[in-house]
Amino acid sequence: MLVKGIFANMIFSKSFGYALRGVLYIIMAGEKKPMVQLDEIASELAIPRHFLGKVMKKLVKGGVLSSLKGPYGGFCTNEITMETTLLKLVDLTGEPEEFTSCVLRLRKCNAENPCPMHHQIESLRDQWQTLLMSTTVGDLLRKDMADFIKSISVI
Amino acid sequence: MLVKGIFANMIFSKSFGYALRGVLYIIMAGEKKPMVQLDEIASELAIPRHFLGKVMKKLVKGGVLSSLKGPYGGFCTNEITMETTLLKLVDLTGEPEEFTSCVLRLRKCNAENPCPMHHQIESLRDQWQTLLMSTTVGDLLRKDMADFIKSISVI
DNA sequence: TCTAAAAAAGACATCTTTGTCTTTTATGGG
DNA sequence: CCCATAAAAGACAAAGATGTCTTTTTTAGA
Repeated sequence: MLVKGIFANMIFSKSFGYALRGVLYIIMAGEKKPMVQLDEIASELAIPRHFLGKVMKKLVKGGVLSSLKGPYGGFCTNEITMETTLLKLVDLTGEPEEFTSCVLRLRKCNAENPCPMHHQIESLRDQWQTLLMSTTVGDLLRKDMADFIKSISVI
Repeated sequence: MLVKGIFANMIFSKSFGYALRGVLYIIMAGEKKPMVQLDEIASELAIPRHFLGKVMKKLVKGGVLSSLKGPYGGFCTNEITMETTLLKLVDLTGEPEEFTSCVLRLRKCNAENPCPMHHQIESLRDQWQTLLMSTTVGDLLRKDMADFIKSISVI
């Protein structure tokens, strides 16, 4: 049987991927100049220009990045950027949504009245959330810089 | 920070939830009569009638359920039903999609050139897939039947 | 053979996410 | 004050998942 992208295509939205790669690009390009422009980010990362603009705007509003309009404007990092967790990026890029307790989409499943898989899945969810909460943007850059830079680039 | 439905609203599609609950309902209602009709399933589980029909059709085509047209027709289980894994239901209800290796949506990330979180996420993915592959419809019914029946019912 | 019942199939509507295009707002420099 | 530049904002389009409605096909029994 073909095993499709159970995790790969579902856990994170495209918007999240754009946000993460955008932030990482701004950090790296920002080492050589004060401001990084949307046009550059979008073309370097092959992300739709205006859509990326909306994603970046959310990050700025969320305090994860800073921006400046006008000539010599663009995006830059701030004191929050490197400490931003992946969970924060998920929150900022996703639409606000209700929390549905049962992953299997069964009704009335909760800790008191658990579905048969409740505890196993709860464990996985906890591991997942722990990973997202404990990993910051800065962590990603510290671990394996050389290969990583290639990873966010075009194709 | 609000922690939204990272797992809950993303791992499984609505179609998957309909498929699982539909199969479970057919198994349980099928103990008292040979065939179970779509109208009954849809109204008992509060699932849109025609949409559920399309989902059930996929399960029949996939061999997970059997069906018969006409009077005295409906859906029933077969020798495959109870042995069906959750992974099979994911495959049957999801649209065929390409496998994207990097969960973080980074480019060029794979085992040889891993992104910083590659191995940790790979471990979670493996646990997840193992769970889906090793859990059958029959397993769900054996574990905690009483509470479980309530879980798939309306509201 | 005819009719009723039920799944199967197809056409179309709705909603969300993603993507495109245009207009507005803010800012630095001449 | 004017202009060029760049983010911000808004309107709209495309695609996929979900939902609704209608028609077709199959089947059992009279």
